[in-house]
Amino acid sequence: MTSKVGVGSPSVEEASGGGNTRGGVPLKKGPWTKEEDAVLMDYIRKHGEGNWSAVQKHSGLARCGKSCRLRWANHLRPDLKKGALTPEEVRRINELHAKMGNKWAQIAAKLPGRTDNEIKNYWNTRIKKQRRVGLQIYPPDICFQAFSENKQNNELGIFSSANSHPDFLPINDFEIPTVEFKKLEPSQQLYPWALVNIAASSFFDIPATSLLAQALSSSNTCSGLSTMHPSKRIRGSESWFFGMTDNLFQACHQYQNNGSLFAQSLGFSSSYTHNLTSDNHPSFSGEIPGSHAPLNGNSSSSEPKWAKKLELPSLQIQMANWGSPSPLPSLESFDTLIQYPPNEHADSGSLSPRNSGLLDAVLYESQTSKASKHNSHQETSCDVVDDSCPDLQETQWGTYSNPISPLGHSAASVLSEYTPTEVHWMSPPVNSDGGW
DNA sequence: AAAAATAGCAACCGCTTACTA
DNA sequence: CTAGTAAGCGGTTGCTATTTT
Repeated sequence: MTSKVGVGSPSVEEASGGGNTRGGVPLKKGPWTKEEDAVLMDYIRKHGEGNWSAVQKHSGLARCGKSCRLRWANHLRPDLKKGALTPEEVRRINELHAKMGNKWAQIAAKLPGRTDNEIKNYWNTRIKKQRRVGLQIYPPDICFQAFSENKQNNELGIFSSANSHPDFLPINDFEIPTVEFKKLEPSQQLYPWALVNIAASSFFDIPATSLLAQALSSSNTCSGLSTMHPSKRIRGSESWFFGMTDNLFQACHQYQNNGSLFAQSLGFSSSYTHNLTSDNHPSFSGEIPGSHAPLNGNSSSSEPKWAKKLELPSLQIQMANWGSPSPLPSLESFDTLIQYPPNEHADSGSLSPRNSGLLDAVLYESQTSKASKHNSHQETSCDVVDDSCPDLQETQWGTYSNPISPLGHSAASVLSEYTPTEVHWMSPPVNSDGGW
């Protein structure tokens, strides 16, 4: 960064952009100069950290306390580790992010010498990069580890955001899938979650598989979401989507009592979904997904369960708003959005699992497995997937069909229901046990 | 070589939470 | 209990450097 101005230079006023002042002297904004750094360091050496408003008042800096704190925390602290992140740190970030989501401060606390801002910047940059090339964000081992831990936590009534985090699963540059439900009879209704998955993927560049995983990993997701506390605001253009999904949400209720079959309809194996739906949430009375507040037998069903702050990854927060009422377009409006790709897109030559998410992955797997059954799967293990081995990452898509992978069954199973020109969604299950 | 695109980073903004009077 | 204030946090923006066209 260039040092354009010194402390109290005329440019201070220029940089301030007006507004905030300190005793009539406009507070400076923009890059810090070496002089300012020196003043701040000197002040902190003498008076110690903290009391940032006092720093602003007494240090002579034309900077707000907030800015001083940030500068100190991110650049001047003596214990800061400079330089690029080490592979071990990257691995740790992967792991922690899989577990915590965007809790940058918490992640940074576990990485000595690194700041939340640094990690956040690294992650956002990386996400962007990974998305662009259509790679999964987390290495598969971390995916599965986090997923497994979350599953265990669910069983123990502990919430973890990992399996439902938007970055948890493969990332794709998600083109809006065009699915035309030519043969969708009135009785062959689409499962609302499928619509939600597809829609959300399309509109927010969120991988459908993430939403799918969320729906499936918390088998009572529908109901839980409907009672989510609207403590997090909806910002900007997202709000219309949540409104729109509200109708979907209501429609979802008709299926919420049998997540297992619903999951099967989306291609998850019965054994896996059994674990999710029966083992994890046998009585639908564990807890609201995403909430730290248990909904155990001691709790009254009518009592609000929001004693504790929800700490959800952004997507969960977003989805948590689905329950709030708002005007929205009807379900039918999705028909125009969700159209099956034209034949040229279904062409095996152009299909790649990297390009458009689960459905394409499904098609891709179908076609490749049919076309080249003799080809044995190359499964390469690569503990930390980084940019240096994009081909390996692409190859690893194949590992998602591994039976032990939480998503492994999805592709293969969906295939059996899926043909390139038609979408055959299973009819809504006859609800018998109300266990979802 | 110049222009455009992209990456990386620093800092700001607005919100929430904790604390205090 | 309430209002005001400070601090912390996460998302976003804007700038510079680098790479690509």
